[in-house]
Amino acid sequence: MNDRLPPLTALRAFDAAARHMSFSKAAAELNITPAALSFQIKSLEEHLGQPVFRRLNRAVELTEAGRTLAPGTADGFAALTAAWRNTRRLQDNSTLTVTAGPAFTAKWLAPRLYDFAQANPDIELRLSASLRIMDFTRDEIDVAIRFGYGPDEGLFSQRLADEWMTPVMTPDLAKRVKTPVDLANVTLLHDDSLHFLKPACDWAAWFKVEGVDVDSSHGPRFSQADHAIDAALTGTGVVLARISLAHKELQEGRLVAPFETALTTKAHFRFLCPMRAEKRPQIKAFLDWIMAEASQASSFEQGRRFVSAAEPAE
Amino acid sequence: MNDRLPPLTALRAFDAAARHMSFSKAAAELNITPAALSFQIKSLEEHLGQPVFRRLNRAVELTEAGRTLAPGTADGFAALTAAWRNTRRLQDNSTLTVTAGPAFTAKWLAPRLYDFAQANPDIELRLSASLRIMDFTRDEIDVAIRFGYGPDEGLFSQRLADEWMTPVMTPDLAKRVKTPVDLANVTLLHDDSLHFLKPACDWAAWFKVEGVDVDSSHGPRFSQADHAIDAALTGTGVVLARISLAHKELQEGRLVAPFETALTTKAHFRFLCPMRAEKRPQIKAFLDWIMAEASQASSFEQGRRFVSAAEPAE
DNA sequence: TCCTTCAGTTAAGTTATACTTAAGCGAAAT
DNA sequence: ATTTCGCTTAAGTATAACTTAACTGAAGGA
Repeated sequence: MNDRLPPLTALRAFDAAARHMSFSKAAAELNITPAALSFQIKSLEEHLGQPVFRRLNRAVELTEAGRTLAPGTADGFAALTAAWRNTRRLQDNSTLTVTAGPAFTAKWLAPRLYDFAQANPDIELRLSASLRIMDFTRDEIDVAIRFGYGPDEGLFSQRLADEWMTPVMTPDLAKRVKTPVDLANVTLLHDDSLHFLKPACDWAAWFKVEGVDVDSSHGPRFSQADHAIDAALTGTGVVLARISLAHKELQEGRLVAPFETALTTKAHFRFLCPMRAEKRPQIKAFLDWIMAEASQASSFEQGRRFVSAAEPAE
Repeated sequence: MNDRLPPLTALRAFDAAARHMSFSKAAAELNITPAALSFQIKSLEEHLGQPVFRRLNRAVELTEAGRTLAPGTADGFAALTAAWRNTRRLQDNSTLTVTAGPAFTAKWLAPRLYDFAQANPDIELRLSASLRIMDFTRDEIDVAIRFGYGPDEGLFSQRLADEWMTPVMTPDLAKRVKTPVDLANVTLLHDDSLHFLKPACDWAAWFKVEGVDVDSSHGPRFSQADHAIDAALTGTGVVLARISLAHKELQEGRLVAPFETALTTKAHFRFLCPMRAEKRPQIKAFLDWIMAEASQASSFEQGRRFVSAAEPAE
């Protein structure tokens, strides 16, 4: 049996027709006339030896053969299109698409974006806030910032910053909170976005390393870290905040971190991009910039007592 | 940016050239002259705006853009080719490719194949013995016989037979084995291929439901069920055999199953094929035949005492 | 009922793509 | 020094892809 592919244009015509379930719409998509498309389908059916569409009065429907073929052509052309777009994007040195988690985007990237735009006026930065793991070969993403453990196989990976956590609140609220025990009398805000960390880095862990016995089970819970910090900004309560996300607010005095004790995490932020892409000019510029910003952000480490959360007893 | 695909023939030429890393070999594969292929690559590079190959003295190597594009085109054309072959195979009513586990192939299918060939002389049956889960959309498989639990989503699934197990041995050996306790004095053959079953259906489970205390830890272990039965056929020892696999040997008297107690399993054999494919003539013929064979195979159920293995204590 | 519209087909003719042949080129192999 | 190898280029050809225009058969509306 001759298993070589039929004319590719015929396959593409079939793919479009199967997606639209309409010859004329498919023809419009491909910028050809319905007549041409009709010929392509006919040619495909001759190569196959049987029809792929059943022609009805005012519509078409797939035959068994068509139903078998359609998912494969859809996959195939999707892969080709994705690869082509990604390759074309290589030479586009004017835009840079970065994906990061929603919290990091809101509390770290967004406040610093103006600086980057000033320093690189020729690069148009696009942010894609999502926790979804991106596939550089399929999605139109140049750079990903991810928080967690790694390793990142097959990717260029650069560690940006370790993360640590400490109680954070408005200066007003801080007047009433001088010792860890005082936290029992204020609202505790819970950031649930780090539940995947081991050991757990939550209020219970912090109180434990402080050696005080405070019930930490009450208070509102936030699935996104930035929302917890936003709540703290209103003076609602105290949040055990990730330093990277609270950094700007601390620097500008809207929040304070009065306690010496900080909980270290084993996770860290990493800069990820496809292998060798780190040399592309706009990616290099972004990496250099973000590394510089990240190293500056260590100013609040002074005077802290860093403790790692205890491993949970088995 | 114009993200529409370049001429597909150019993409295909690139794909072949990237796979072979040679223009002339790629041209040979596509049955065109090297000159034509050279033009296709050139055309692709014009559409892309940059070269995909770096021309060296007597060789070519991929540029960064080429390295980005190549995996995608390989995937894409592989998907198209697989879909096309599978669709072509639909109209081939002369062959039928069946995959089943090695044991079922050897001890169930193979001994019955002659019957099927007699009844369906126009169908050429191909067997592919493998435990790998087959993907009907990628592999050239029409029908799969699988042992386990299901469910089988998105597939046509027909339950063929429940499986049960009982001690099986040569008639000679059976003279020395009259009661379960006698099994302590013969070699126990262990079939490890069912370790995924819950509850476990091994010698320990069988002795437990028999209420006797025999050490079942000794004796040779086999990773494939048919090898354990082959060992029993030589008179080496006694195997706790799956009835479907031992059926032919029991029927023809080469093995006997003297004990009343049989261990039921919750798993069963299923016939699997793509949705709607069960109506294709040769698949229908095979399904009808195998269903008839499977229902005949219940002859050894008479006089058995069926017990399910106890759930393990938590 | 008749006319219109809609979706796809068919025929004839045109354009543009894909391909071949033949000659050329530079570097490596002999 | 000469040949060989792998790719390129130029010129010309075949054919695949496409368009325009006329056609079909059924559904929908007045």
